[in-house]
Amino acid sequence: MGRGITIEDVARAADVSRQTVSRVINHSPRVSPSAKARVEEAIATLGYVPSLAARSMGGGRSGVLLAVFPESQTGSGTAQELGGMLLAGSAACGAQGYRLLFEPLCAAAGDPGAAAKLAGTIGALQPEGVILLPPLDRAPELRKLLDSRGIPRATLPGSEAASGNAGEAAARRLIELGHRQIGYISGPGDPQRSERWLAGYRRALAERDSRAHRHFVAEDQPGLCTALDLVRALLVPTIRPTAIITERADTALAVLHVARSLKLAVPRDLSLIALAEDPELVTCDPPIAALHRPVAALFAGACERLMAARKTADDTAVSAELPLELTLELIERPSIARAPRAI
Amino acid sequence: MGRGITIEDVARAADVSRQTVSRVINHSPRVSPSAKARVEEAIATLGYVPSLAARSMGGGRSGVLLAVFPESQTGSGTAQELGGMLLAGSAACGAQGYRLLFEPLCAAAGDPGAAAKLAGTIGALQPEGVILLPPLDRAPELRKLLDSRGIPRATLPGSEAASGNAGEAAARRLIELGHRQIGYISGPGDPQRSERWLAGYRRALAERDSRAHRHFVAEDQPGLCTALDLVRALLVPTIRPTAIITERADTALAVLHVARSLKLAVPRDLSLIALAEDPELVTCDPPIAALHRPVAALFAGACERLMAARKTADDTAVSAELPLELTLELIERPSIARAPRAI
DNA sequence: CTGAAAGCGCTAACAT
DNA sequence: ATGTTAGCGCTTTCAG
Repeated sequence: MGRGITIEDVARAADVSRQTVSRVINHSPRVSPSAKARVEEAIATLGYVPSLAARSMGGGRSGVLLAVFPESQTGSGTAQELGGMLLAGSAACGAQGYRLLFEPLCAAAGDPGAAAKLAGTIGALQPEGVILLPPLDRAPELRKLLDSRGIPRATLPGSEAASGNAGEAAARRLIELGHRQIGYISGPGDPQRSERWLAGYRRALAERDSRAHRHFVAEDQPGLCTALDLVRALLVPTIRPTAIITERADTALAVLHVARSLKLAVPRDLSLIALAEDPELVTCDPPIAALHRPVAALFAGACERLMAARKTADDTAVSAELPLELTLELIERPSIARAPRAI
Repeated sequence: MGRGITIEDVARAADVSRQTVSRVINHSPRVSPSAKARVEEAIATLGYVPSLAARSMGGGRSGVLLAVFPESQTGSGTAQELGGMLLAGSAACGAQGYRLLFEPLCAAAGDPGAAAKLAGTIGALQPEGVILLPPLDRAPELRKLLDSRGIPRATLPGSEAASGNAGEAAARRLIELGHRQIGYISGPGDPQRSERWLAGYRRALAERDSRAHRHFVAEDQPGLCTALDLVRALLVPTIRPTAIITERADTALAVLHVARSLKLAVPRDLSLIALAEDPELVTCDPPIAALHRPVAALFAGACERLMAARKTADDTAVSAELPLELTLELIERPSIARAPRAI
């Protein structure tokens, strides 16, 4: 295997010209069935794979999607989300013969050289589409740059809108079930997001009951261990919350354990809902409800929209805001129930 | 900005030939200082970035590193590790002007078309180096393929050797501190790795005390909640472990809480060590010791070795097995201490 | 429906 | 130390 096999080899094997081969691999309709069949067989037997470099140089499509993410974000939750997107996105792209490349971009709020760096990257890569991961999707400079270059761009649906406020959604649901004393336990992770969700929770509560439940709220993102102490302190007194919202799945799991050790039955005495989904939430007893933002799936969806955009006309603006249900799903499980009549 | 600016533009602006520009951007020593300066300025003002496609087609280096990972691996821990590697690897590569691309490969033990698919990918991408992520590093076919193509490859140090057995290392350390009753709580995640670590723990114990502590071991990867019930059952009886190893960081955190609620002081009455590192382990009280395999850092290191390999001679075999201390580090923290004299 | 020609941006190999 | 020549593998013209 000297230097990889080229379109020329395939052409020779199928006894056609390079163009015909090119047409076949690009699914052009103007190819005779017989020629097409011969070419496809030659491709299969030779194990031919078109060179991305040559393809993108010839002016054709590069077959590459670019996802840019803020580089500074070293939060522990971030790595997991990134990994999830990588997994889901690669699968989606691979299915259509595309490649997905993740590139960090300086996260600074303003954009000193961020736009310039992006320009360099797209110059070097010629991606067919770019996904701006939050909070990069809020940078107008980057969006403008992409638009001016005619490169389709996408963002995670609902990332800007308040629609993505899990704290608010969870609180609303619990209020709907008659709960008035609702605890909220944040967790270490993205502080900004935590802040937004907490604000959403407060908003939902304020609509029904002006009294802020400040004693039921963990303000400063406690660690798991601290959070548990806090929950214990919350649950022991006679006046205690009838429901608890936790940002992290593991916190919810641990709260369940604490409740059990205090002889509080879930959901009879205490409803529990997590703001992140996790397989473990299903296997515990009782399974815990979760409010899930399926980032990975949304990301894969963004990839698919981008790939589709190329096939259709050159719509450089791919945004398609999805409805709330799709971008934030409430997974009902036995851990939540109507509030008890009296405490 | 019509079609991106090319080497030609730079050459014209600097009043030299394309070749000279090429030499400058490739750090060839045979360029006069004055020409070099002019070219560099032109590059800066024009914002020129060489096209990867053209570069890799011209026969030069593609500036791309490829990391292949098993696609099926949907474990929750995996996404986090992948994300960490992506973060660390991208940073390392970006610093040297390289790009890093992650590609999934069918994970099946044998390799039906895996090798073929890899061949296709390297044909399309012409990567300058490939990193085989476990368990792909064990596939001889893939290694052979890369070697025959003369593409430098790397794997995560210590992934094959027993050196990476965190369970064994933790157990040894605790035994060294005089502990004989040691509990082990596995957690959901990679079942194979869990199995290996558990075996290592048993091995270490067997060397000192033939009695298998089967009652102190969680065999079947319990969820966090189940694990806590188990720990409680473990710690209440008079005959109880004086030390506990947990695979996951959050489990350790929760165990700490359980111990506290049982009035057991850590580390006086119970030593605690986690087999995964996490920022929270530092902030809790007392901080919990951890046995950490710095995958992300190791991955970044692999990237760097690959990039260096190109600069040096064409050593296609980049393996450099690192010493144990580097690939598996014991982070001592107050949660472990000598075993109490008598229970 | 198919083929021939030209060129994408860059780098090796020779020249000079 | 620098310029010139010839492709790399593919796709887009434009002719048959």
